Amino acid sequence: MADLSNTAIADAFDELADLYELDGAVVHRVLAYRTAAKNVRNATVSVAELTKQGRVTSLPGIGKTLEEKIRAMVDTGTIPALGKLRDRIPPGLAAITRLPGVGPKRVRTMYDQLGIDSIEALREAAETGRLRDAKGFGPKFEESVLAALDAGAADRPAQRTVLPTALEVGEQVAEALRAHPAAVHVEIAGSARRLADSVKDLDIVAAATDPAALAAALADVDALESAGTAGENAARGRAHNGLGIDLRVVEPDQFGNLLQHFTGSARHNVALREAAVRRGVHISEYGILDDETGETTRCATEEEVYERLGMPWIPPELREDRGELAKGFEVPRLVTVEDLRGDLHCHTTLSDGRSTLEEMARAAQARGYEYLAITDHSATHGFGDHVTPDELRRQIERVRALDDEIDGMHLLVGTETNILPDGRPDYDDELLAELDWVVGSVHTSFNMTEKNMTARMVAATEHPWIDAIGHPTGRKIAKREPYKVDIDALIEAAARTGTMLEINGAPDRRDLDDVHARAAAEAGVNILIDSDAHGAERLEHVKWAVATARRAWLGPEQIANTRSWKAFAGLRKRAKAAA
DNA sequence: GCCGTTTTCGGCCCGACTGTTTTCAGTCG
Repeated sequence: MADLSNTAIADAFDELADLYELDGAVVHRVLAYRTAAKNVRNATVSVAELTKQGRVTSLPGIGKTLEEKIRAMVDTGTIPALGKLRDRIPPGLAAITRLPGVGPKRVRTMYDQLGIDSIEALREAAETGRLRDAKGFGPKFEESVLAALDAGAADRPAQRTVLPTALEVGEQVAEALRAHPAAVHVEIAGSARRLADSVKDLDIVAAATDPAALAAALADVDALESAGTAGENAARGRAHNGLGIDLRVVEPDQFGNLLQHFTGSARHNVALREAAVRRGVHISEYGILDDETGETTRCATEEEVYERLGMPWIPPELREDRGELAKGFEVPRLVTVEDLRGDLHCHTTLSDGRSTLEEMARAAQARGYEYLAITDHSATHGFGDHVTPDELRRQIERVRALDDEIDGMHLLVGTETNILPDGRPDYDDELLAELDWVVGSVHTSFNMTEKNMTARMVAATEHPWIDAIGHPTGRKIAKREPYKVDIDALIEAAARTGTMLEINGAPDRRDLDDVHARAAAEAGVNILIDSDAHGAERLEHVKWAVATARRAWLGPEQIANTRSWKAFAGLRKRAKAAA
């Protein structure tokens, strides 16, 4: 089993990149560390294990030097160069680079010439007018630093907006712009189009017969708190919830270039442009420049952009430079909402849901599902939403009775049992055995050590009646970090015990995330896509889990609940035990 | 620091904006 996580190695490389950058290393060396960190973080196998086997240089971006550094981490737990750099670079410098308009070069200059080594020292220097004494710095820079500090840019990380909120705002804006007479195409781009977990701001791109007129029209969109033009064919606005919006408009014959460019990701675009250079062309948001002829080709569609490079059109969800630009890449068949034949995690008014058992069942039937598992919270849940063993026994009767009434759909009686700190579920095995389906989730004692949390969750996978682990890392997007658990060990245990791992569709969970879901599926774990609906109308939240699954490159065959009821039923531990 | 349908050495993505420059470096997306 892996004793050193990919995350730990990636974190070390990212820190090395930051420190080398502040140390004035050539940018490409810094970039090499950042690339390596990303590739390690996204690797679907244990990088420590690869290193022990002497195969780690097969990972892109890992050469001899980085292999040595990983080996040092595996053997001694630390990298010597990291210690030396930490001694030489004051810890406060990295924080200063997070101010807008202040990067590593300027931080280095301020440190060397003025001895500024912290946010506090920077404020003092700016307020006393000393900052402009450094070479290449003037009063404007001093002003912008003070403005950034006063705006609190140093205190809080940039606010992120969860995907559904961003898309809702984006659709309103796009709809309004589409109604403009000059509009030809209006599309949401950026991380929202890639269906990422959250977005920093919203990119909208458009094609128009009169680009300047459409850009100016952003100011008239009701859904916005404020907006104004930003350059000739661009505009910038802010939604009422604070979400920033950038609009770019071009002529229709360049729309493909613009959409491709602003869909990103940044890493995908970098890799794409590198691949383009190898083919003798240069890509930008304006077109494709051919070295030979010196001519620029404009593309009206994204398909043309990729085709010009000899590549298939790549679904936006895959544009993260995780292998989609590799030679011989073929677009995988990605799972869709329509592939799902059942939902295995939802709540009713028995615990904290807002819809009744019958309402949930009818809504699932209306979605065309073959099966629905009712999984209310369990005996120790708290908030007055717990379900005692006796209540669960009565629920078994109610669900069975309703199942008899409903045609064409299997209604399963289940539970979302709390995984107690020692790894046991909070109902007796005897009662769990009477159910059709059991999800085990962690809802308490988040602050355990990684060792204990991992032992807790591995024990849950080993339980004979726990069929699946719900929201396996406990993260809340933009709100709460995942609890500390060795995800590789959990995946290994799930694969070994035949326990399914869930991609939870609650918009602020999407847990497992894309990287872990891909790793789990590649390890042979059956992945579940669930809504965790707390109301009938929220069964549609599976779409957010589907988005994550697609970002994980998953096809229908890797998702357990795309199977017919008969095939799915046989994947449950209780079916295997009975066989 | 990595890497090879230009290369084992010399490259390594593109363009806009800003402020400080008088030709460009740094930052950002």
